[in-house]
Order: sequence, then structure tokens, then C-alpha cells
Amino acid sequence: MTNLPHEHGQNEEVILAQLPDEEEISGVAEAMKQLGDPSRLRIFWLLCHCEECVLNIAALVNMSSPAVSHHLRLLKNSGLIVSRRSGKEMYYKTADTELAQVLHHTIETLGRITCPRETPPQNKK
Amino acid sequence: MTNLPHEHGQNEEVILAQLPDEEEISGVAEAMKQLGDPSRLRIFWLLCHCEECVLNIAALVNMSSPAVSHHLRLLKNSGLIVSRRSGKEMYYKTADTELAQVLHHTIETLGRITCPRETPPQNKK
DNA sequence: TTCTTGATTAAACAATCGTTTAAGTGTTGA
DNA sequence: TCAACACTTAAACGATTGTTTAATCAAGAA
Repeated sequence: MTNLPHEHGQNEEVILAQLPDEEEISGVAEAMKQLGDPSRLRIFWLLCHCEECVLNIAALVNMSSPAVSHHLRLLKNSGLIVSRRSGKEMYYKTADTELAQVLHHTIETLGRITCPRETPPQNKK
Repeated sequence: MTNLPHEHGQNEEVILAQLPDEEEISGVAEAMKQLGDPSRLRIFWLLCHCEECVLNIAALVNMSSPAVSHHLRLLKNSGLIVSRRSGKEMYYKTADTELAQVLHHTIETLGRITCPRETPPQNKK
């Protein structure tokens, strides 16, 4: 019943039925895209480990505050971080959601894989 | 010893010491960036579950073969997929690496989170 | 060889993105 | 009220990205 150019031994019907729909794919891609930029990735990683105000974040990642502000807005729009005002300062930190936690865990895991430090890259067979 | 605009109660020194270096961050961002595009995400997801030739992939994700070929090249350059020639056809599938496995797992997890289907979004406290 | 099929490459284009500079909020304290 | 500080927004710019069309390459069949 599948209408493919070539017919191999595979069962594409079953696989296609499980293929996440447009909306679902877009949602995941949106989250991944946010962390596809090194600047945002560093900021997100930082905010996974502490809550900081904009000026401090800018100093820690060595960027201008408008640039940091811009990225913070994107991260916040994607629901990855949250903010809170205290006096003149705006404090940001990673959102306490499963989405943020999964991504944090992924980053830490990938960090070890893509650039191994102490442990050699073991191609487990 | 930290030279920050503001001094909060945090221990930024300790955190900064653990901040992944430039190279490590770039590597992770690169992998995430690849899957930040909905087209590539769908192709990658598909190739996590079957091995297919370009024309079939194009038909399954409803894209032109040049477009698919373009994305396949990017995914391959990032080490996320591998290819094999059999006669006139080039077959692609997800690479058998920890990197690809982690990302696959992340996608499946995020898919359930960002767009819950049967299970309601449980904000576990 | 020549023809057909499968896949890649190249060029062109609009669209998106990240950064910078400058102007604009909002809050605090003098 | 005014000035200083923290932050955000706006506009502009160069750079990158994704898609399309057309041309090219690779492999097998006639």
C-alpha cells in the first residue's frame, strides 16, 4: 500500500505510522535550535548551575549585555529559562521543567562524548 | 577573586571552572544545530528506524531529492548518519555511535514532552 | 557506446540569525 | 525630581541557512 519509488524489504508503513507529526517535530526542533547556538548553549549551561543577573552573565560568558539580553529572551520564549526581578536586577535561571532537565542532561552527556577528556572514546561494540 | 559587576552569594568560581571549554561547547552546539531544523530532524528520526535510499527518504518526508541530499550531507558531516552504496542507490541510516543514540533518545523523550498525546503533562513537583 | 535511473553539485534567491550601536524603560537612592 | 544603574528594545548590518532549478556525476542496462 506504500507508494514509494523503490520497494525494499522494509516495512515503511509501520515506521511512518509512528513518525511524529508536524507539530511534534517542530516543537522538538525549536528546543534543539535554541541550543544549537554556542552562545545560548553556554548561557543555558551556566543557568543550569546558578541563578545570575544579566550583567554577571554577560561578564561570565564575555558578551555585551544587549547580546545576552537578546539570547535570554529567546531562551525564555522557548520555556527553557525563567526570570525574576529583585530591585534593579533581573535574575535568570533554568526553568524547573522536564524539558529543561532533559536538555541539560543531554548536554552534559554529549559534552563528554564529543570532546572526551580523561576517558578515551570507547567504541563499545 | 572573581571579577564580576555584582557580588551575590554564589560561588561563581567553582561553576566557571566546570564550564565546558570553547571546543566542547562548539561540538555539542554543532550536533544540536543539525537537529534544530525540522527537515533534518524528521530525516534523522526516520533513519533511526530504517535504512533507506534517497528517493524513498524524499518521498517519505515529502521533499525534493536535492533538498534531501543536501540535508543528508550535513547530517553525515556531523557524524550522525552513515551511507552505503548498493548498485545505483545510496542507502542512509543513523550512525551506530553513542552520539547518535543519545540524540535519538533525547528526541523521543522531548517528543513526548513538548507535545503530549495520551499522557497529560504532569508537572511533577 | 548510448540511454536510463539514482544521486549529487552549483548557482541563485529569499529568509533567518547574531551582533553591534544607540535609544529607550524601569527601578533605586540622593 | 533628578541622576545613576540594570536591563531591554530598535534599527542596521553582515553572515549563514534552506530551498529551488538546472546541470553534472555515477552505475547499470540496452
